[in-house]
Amino acid sequence: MTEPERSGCPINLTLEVVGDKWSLLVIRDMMFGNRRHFRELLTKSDEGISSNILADRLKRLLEQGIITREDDPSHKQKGIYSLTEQGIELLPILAQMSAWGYKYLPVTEELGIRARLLSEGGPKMWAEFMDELREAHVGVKRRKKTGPSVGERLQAAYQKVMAKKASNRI
Amino acid sequence: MTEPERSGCPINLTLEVVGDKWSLLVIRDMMFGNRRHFRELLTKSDEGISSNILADRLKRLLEQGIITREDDPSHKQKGIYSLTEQGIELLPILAQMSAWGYKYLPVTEELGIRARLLSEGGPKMWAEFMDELREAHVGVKRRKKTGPSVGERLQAAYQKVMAKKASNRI
DNA sequence: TACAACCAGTTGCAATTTGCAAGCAGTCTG
DNA sequence: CAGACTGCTTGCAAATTGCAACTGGTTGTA
Repeated sequence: MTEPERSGCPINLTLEVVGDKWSLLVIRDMMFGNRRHFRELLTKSDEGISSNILADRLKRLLEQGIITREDDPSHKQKGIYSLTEQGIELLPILAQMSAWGYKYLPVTEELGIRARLLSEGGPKMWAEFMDELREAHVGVKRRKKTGPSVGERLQAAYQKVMAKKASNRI
Repeated sequence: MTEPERSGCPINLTLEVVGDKWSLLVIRDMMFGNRRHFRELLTKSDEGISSNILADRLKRLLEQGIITREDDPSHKQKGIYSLTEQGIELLPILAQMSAWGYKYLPVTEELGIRARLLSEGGPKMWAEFMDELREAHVGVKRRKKTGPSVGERLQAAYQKVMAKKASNRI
């Protein structure tokens, strides 16, 4: 069950936990896409993860303490997945990956806009977003709430680009 | 040759380039361990990469423009691998992974010390280290050189912990 | 109360990727 | 000229991935 670690290097250990092609995408969707149910993660992902892989990754992330699962009171079969503090703190890794990909890889416009805002916002914006995630996932109330949240701002920017694209296509 | 991308999301694209269990470890060894030759990367890595995997990863990193390869003038068969600017800018991702692993995973003392220093040093220290890497890999001279370099400081801290461990074992 | 749609997964199987060990041709060293 | 060293390559078994179909249950609707 517990496979032996290759080394005690922090980078290696992190890679052993989230160093595959899907785990961080699942976490990304939970963070930026508000996906909390199995079906949402399965069908609303841009990359099209298959159900067995998703089930396996969720199980591993659960075992690692990166997410939790609880029953949805509104539906007996639904489970709600939440990020733990440990999971929320993966955000800086995702933010850095996002910035690097935005700079060097062929990112589409609509998916790049979030990367740009997040990069321009810097660690301060990340911290604010992590506070919002703590509120949504761990139930920790945050203090100051002035203006739209980071999540809302990212979403609004994405919608705006999508709307522009749609109008161009007509 | 060019496999189709799953999506134009920057995080996904980054994961398609370095989102496997070995690529970032190779880059880590080039950055923090001064490994520049095939054999060095093969034998001096804590995790024990096998030669076919290493050859494949180096090839892919070359194709992606993250590293370059040139002949070693001192030995006709030796190649020297260098990080490109694009490769050097992976450092913040490694630094964040290092910090996360240090915080949440069972990191050994001697391998954790670098993580701690790098985390405490923050983005400013990362930028300084990246400048040192630019000098060593891309040949860009850096300006101010006051005191020991970040690379030297990390190495010295590591040696110190190792020395302590050795003396304890006697 | 029947029925379709939806829920979280599981199962079977083929294709790909990984990991180990051995091997290889050329190069340098004593 | 022998032996060690160079950057890889090859063969093969084991593990992982990905697709598609399927399961057993729940929920909303007529």
